[in-house]
Amino acid sequence: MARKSSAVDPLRLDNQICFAVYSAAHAFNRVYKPLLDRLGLTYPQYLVMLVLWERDDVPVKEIGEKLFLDSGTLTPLLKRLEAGHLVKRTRSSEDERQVLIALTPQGHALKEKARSVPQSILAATDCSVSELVTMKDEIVALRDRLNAVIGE
Amino acid sequence: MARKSSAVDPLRLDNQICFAVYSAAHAFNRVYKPLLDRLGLTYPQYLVMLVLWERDDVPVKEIGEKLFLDSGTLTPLLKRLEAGHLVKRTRSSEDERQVLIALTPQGHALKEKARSVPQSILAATDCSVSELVTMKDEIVALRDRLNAVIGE
DNA sequence: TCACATTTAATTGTCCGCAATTGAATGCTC
DNA sequence: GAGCATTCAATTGCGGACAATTAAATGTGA
Repeated sequence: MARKSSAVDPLRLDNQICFAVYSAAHAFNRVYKPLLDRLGLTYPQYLVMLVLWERDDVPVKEIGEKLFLDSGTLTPLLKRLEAGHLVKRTRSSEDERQVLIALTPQGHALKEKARSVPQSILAATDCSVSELVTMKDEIVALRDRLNAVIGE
Repeated sequence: MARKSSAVDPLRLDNQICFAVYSAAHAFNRVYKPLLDRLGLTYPQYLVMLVLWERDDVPVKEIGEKLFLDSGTLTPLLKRLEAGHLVKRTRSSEDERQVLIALTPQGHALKEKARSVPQSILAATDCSVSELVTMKDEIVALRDRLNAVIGE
């Protein structure tokens, strides 16, 4: 009788898509790090800046929804961005519960320095753009199914 | 003249595979959390246990290589597992620089309680096994290319 | 209008993740 | 075998991530 093949053992590390995703996220982080160091940003801070470069003057809540992060993560992160003079935090006058995040001139200007980042990342992946777009779409679909399960 | 299409703007959040991976990793974490709470483990702790269930009595270094984590992460994590009586940490007698991690009987026993986890995760992904295997292999290949760039 | 629920950020505490440093053990070279 | 580099784990410090709680502002219904 053959022992159970390791190729289908569901408890094996190598067989777990979650570990693949988890370790790929860390690998990306390590590739981004030297590029983002030049901008004075961490990766999560870079994500917040991407949101703001698309649309300025947004409440914390909206940033959280786009990045799937809560105020426990965002509040201190935004305070660090404010300390670095990249954003300004002001309470909304219409709804005093909200804090609106706006780019400073330096925050806006940083976008130009960031333009070369995606290109460098693309090179590091050693993939074609179309391959990456396909993978990205699959991963996003998977993520959305997982998030749907959580919400239920 | 049409303005630049957002579908190809490389600084758009939606177009970045890294954000897809990053947010998928968090989504996985949130799905795992209630399952792992029943085992008294966090996700990184669960990964360490997966390594040990495959092979016991391993040096910290080897765990780190398999999980792409360093001692700054593993040392405190392993101390918490030891405090939970799941592993024992002992300095190797052959090479006193190494700390060997061995499962306790409780650590071994926990494997049985963990067997149902991959099944639950599979259900949450709402994917076929073959789809997941394909995606996993693609993501691992991407991760390995990224790690190769870092090492260079 | 007054109680009550809801929304929103902020706070606190715990656990990762990693860079940088330290210190002990080992290996290597002359 | 003495000096020197390397290896390995531990430590420190900083920045996420998130659960749980708090507190203020807003909305709602009797």
